[in-house]
Amino acid sequence: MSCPDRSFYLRPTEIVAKELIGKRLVRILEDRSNHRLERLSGIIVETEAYGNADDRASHAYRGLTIRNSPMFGEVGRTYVYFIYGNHFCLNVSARSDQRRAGAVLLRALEPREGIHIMNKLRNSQNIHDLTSGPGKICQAMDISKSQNYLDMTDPQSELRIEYVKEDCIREIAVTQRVRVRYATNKKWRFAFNPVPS
DNA sequence: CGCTCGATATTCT
DNA sequence: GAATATCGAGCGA
Repeated sequence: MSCPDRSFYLRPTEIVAKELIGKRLVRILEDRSNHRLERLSGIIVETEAYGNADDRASHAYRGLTIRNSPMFGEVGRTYVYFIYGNHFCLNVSARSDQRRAGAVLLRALEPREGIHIMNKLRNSQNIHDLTSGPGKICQAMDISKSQNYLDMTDPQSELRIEYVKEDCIREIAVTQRVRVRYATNKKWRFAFNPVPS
């Protein structure tokens, strides 16, 4: 399956955040015990956009540092950061060429492939708890700083985003960002409404 | 269910 | 030293 290309990510960050809803995040892992590649995946169901100097909630607000440098680099690449002493979070860099920095935080997935492997990595049985948060995604897919600045547009990449065949028929909710205390006027969180049960 | 706490990277004060 | 784009365990109502 093909991946959104560089131009997909070279647009305003909040547009990219909204359009990533319904796409598929794919992680390829090497299983050393049987020398096979394991494919893990999930449908992206929740994202948040983070801007640059005009967005007080963004890591890029105060300018370029070593940590946030992927937000200023080539679009379509991962930005992985460590937070609260315990957790990694996965972003994709995205911005129009009018802006200096920007990234989309991937907050939640609906697990699709390799669920038993993700269960093992998270030490969890509950599928509803498997990838329902930014830290959980990274734990379930074995993502850490070694996956920083990878090319998400490369169909061979160990970490990439793919188009999905089936149409998105679910409505996308637009709200304030979670746990953001500044810049609360920006409605830059996008999510599928919970599946009707 | 809701609250608090511990894990301790990274940046800013 | 304090704040932060988090999570899960432990506790009490």
